[in-house]
Amino acid sequence: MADVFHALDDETRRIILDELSARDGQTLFEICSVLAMRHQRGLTRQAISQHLAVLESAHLVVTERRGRSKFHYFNPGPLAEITGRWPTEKRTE
Amino acid sequence: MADVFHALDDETRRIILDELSARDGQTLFEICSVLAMRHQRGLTRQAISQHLAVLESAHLVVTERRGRSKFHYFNPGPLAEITGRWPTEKRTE
DNA sequence: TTGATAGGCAAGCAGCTACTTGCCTATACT
DNA sequence: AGTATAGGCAAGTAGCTGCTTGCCTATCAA
Repeated sequence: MADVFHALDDETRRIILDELSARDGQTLFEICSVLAMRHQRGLTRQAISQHLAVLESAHLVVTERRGRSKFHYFNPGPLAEITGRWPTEKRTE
Repeated sequence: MADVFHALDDETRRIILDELSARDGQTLFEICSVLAMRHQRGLTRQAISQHLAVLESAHLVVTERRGRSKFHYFNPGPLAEITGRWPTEKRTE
């Protein structure tokens, strides 16, 4: 649960989730180019790989390996845990 | 928006939100004792004050000053922004 | 088999963060 | 006035984080 909050505390990782939820199954190099082209985030491939590892260990991203490629999928499951922790409406006292 | 995610990326701050959402209007010293007694978190008053400042700048906590006391209230508003950013259900492709 | 492509591992570094310690201000009580 | 209470400000420190650089492995195509 702490992993989920930590994974979300980074704008690059949030953008990655945006892009994956818009188009699932992207590969590392695709994500690199999308971040560079569409979001002016010229990061190293390793940097983005580490971000993906953080997202994956938080189970916000699930991967599937085929050949030499690794496809990344957005997994909204863990988001449910964090949205249910606090009331979203003002409590009636 | 980034402030909200950052504020939530700390277990002590999450516990403070838990306690405020359970009982609104607590003062700094009350929060200190609750954290120490109920959560075995023996932090300094200043440490907790800094946590409250982070929560307040993220607008997750709203304060009201009366005399020499400062009362803290849980404000669920910003949580709505973050829950709406990504789909909570698996996309139908 | 050779070379190009997709990705992984690990060390190093700068900047940030949580926490502490020490001192200061303001309100309330006697 | 004097004292206790509730809180604020600021500097210092240890540990973590994001990013880079350099090198290595595995798959595919010629």
